[in-house]
Amino acid sequence: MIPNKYNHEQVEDKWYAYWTEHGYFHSTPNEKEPYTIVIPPPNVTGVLHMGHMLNNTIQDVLIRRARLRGYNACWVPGTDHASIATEAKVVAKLKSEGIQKDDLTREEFLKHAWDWTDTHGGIILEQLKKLGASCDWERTAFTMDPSLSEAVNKVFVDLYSKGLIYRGYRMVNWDPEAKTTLSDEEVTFEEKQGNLYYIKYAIEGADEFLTVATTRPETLLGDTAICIHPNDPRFAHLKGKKAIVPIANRSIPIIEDSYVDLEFGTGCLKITPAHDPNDKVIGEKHNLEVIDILNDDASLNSSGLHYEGKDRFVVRKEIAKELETLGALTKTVSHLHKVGVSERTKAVIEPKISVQWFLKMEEIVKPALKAVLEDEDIKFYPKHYNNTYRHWLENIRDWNISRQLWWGHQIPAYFYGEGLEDYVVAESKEEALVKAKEITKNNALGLADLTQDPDALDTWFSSWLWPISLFDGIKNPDNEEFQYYYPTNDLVTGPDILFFWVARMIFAGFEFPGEKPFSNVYFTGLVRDGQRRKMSKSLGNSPDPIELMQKYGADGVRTGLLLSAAAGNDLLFDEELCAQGRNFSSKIWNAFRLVKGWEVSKTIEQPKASLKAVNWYQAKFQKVVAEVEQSFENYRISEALMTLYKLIWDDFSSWFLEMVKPAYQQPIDSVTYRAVIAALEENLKLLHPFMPFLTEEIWQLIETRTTSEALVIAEYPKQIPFDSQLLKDFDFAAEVISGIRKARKEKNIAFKDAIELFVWNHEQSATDFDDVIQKLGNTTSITQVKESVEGALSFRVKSNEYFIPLLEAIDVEEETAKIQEELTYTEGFIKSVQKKLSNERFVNNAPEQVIANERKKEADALAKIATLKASLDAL
RNA sequence: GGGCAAUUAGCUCAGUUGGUUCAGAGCACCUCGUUUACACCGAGGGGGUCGGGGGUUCGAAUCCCUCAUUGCCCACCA
Repeated sequence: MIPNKYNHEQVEDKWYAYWTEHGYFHSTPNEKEPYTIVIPPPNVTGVLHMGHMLNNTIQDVLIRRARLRGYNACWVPGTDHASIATEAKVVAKLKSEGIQKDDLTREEFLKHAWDWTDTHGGIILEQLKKLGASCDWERTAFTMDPSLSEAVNKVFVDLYSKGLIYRGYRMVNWDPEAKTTLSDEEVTFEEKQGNLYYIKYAIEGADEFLTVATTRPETLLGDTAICIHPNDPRFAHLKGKKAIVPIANRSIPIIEDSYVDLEFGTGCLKITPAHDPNDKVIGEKHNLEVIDILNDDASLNSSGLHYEGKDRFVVRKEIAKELETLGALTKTVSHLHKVGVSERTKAVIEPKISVQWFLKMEEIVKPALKAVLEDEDIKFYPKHYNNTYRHWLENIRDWNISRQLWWGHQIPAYFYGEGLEDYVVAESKEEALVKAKEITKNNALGLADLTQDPDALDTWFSSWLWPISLFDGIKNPDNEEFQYYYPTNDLVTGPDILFFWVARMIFAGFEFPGEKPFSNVYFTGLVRDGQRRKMSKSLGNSPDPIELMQKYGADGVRTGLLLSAAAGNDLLFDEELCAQGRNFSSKIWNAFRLVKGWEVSKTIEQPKASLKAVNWYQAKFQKVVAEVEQSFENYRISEALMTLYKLIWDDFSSWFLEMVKPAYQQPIDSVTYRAVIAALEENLKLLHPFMPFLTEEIWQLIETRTTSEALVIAEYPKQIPFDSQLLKDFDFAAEVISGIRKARKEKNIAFKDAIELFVWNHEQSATDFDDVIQKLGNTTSITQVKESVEGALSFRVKSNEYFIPLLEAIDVEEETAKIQEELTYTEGFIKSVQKKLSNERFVNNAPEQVIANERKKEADALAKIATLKASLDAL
């Protein structure tokens, strides 16, 4: 009735449905202590990849363990609207249908976007269910849900009224592909091979030239000065003169600024305030004209003269050619430099001056710095991310929060006039009208006179509120849920969004509720392939998580991922790991089948070996409970799993079950049986957070459970003290058993052939486990002796000697050689110990304990040497 | 250019304040095995001068210096 093979496919779906049906994942505030995790919301239209698998497996392990340990566990799932990424997808989709975004009104476009979201959204959450994620699905949220959107508005208005949000004419990062600005964090730098072009500018009124070096010759059309260093003797005679921009034939001043690096290029610099952040600074300092030569799509505008309408990179080539024709290009040198590109679209970023919304960072950062670095109120795992965090916070610049996108939260600023400053900021248009009337003192003003700022907010301006707004903590901070669940406990995420998200959530936590959003942050590593390459769609090196789970079971994949995933370390994914996870599932399944197959007898007495085995396993189990506890405290999840893997595979299956296993077709006594079942159940509880499906299946098969019972909500094993001497005695016995097995193997003695065993117990070691030795070594007897047994095979554990008499004559030479080898090794060992002990400085300086240990080693070794010598003599 | 991390068995990694069981684990590998849970298995076994060099110490994988390699983060030299 119990199948020979574990069928994960049926089992997993069955139990997931059962769990959700009975509401085991649902949490509401109660008298218990809460344990809360908020999911890092994946992009609403995203699909599950291996990174999500790792990340969510870890979260599920933490939340399931907390649930078992009696906390009110709440894992809130949800998705992020991912402004720029989703808008790009929708734009691309429309384009494929022959529709241009520009041809649509905002409303029309948003309808398409919502359709897209409704069709593709939430797939990823369904996939997470396959993984076993025990989220409270009744709480599923979306960053553009009405309540969360209202929170965004409220926060914007609040920060604006505090003077922390301002609108400014600044140089920002422009993505010409997405046609929006980006924050500094959304720009990544790529090393690219470019050219350094040396261009001659004629000096006005002199038969002379000045040469500048530039990587971007096309920007010369926007040049408004040439800059030299005030102390540069090479150019001293040009001070106050003017230069002529080639092609444009404009006359521009030669200015002096110590910003110029005398060593680099030609030692003088062309200044294009509209297209370079440094140039802008210099331009402002020297009051230079700003000539913007680019359109929003990075083609040249009318200032680009005959290049108007052409793309910047096309113009770069063509202008170089024209300069060459004009004799103005003196040379072109290949030049390796870093180019800023859009994280999303990969388009080369254009520095652009425009009016944008910014959030002041200077003050907001302070409590966040303190909480992590001084108070350790928030802890990072691994800890070294503290450094990265500090560095970023200490050098932070104001956050550009406006995006020229439609998909997202529209900025709650309303214009009532044409002027740059003719606006009010309010949570609704109605409130805006009230404010606008106050300011303008114009009571005739109506809603129709107000125009909302068309820009949307940076995605992260909503997700930074996630742990707060999920519980309605912005609008209604005194509500029961927020008071109960906030601050959350653990955050599990990748280090790639440390700045984007983690740090900003901390800012928001201290700025709004005035309390940290979470206590611990666990940074996972990146999932890479066997060649250390990032897993990516374009490389095609990422396995399909759903297929993997079909093949190895969700439990198998979870185990495989976790076995080699230390916090912060990249994970080199290998399908072999999942196979190992699946093998582990099978192993447990088979152990269960063995136990379940036993016939139980109430009449037979418990064998001594079984009693000993039960006591030993209980002690071993308790030791592991303590170890696992320790591992979790340090967020060493991989280590915790490995500890359990060894407990169940080696200690439980290979040792314990073998010790208590009844003879073929014999029943087992009921006392032992009950102990084995209890041990199995306790094992399942420890393992459940890692392998939820398999453990629930077995737990439910052990006996009929009521519907109010399930392993998912069982009670986790408590830590109780254990007898460590018992564990030591067992280890000794295990060594003896290994010795017997080794001897059997060397002499080709089959296990079914019983042997006799004699022991010369020099160690005075405990004989408690003799029954176990007899059973697992298949010995007819164990007899204590006070001399060597002649003509017997021998082996030693510590200084104890064990003899196995053979029917045939033993090979004296072989035995002698074996013992001689052990003797040589032990003598070498004792030499080093004695050398240490005869060193006066060691004896004088080392702590007593260390010296005592060395003396113990010496004594043990001497005893062993005596034994070995006696054996040699006997031979 | 600055900072951080890593370098230990074929592979992936532990090794917490320098000293017991400090040279470990899992996987892989080798040998044997169709014993009545499991070959997705069992039993047994081999394998590392702890990246190089120097130093501190009675004692260093562990602390210090230095070099090398790799990865990550930050930085507007045209």
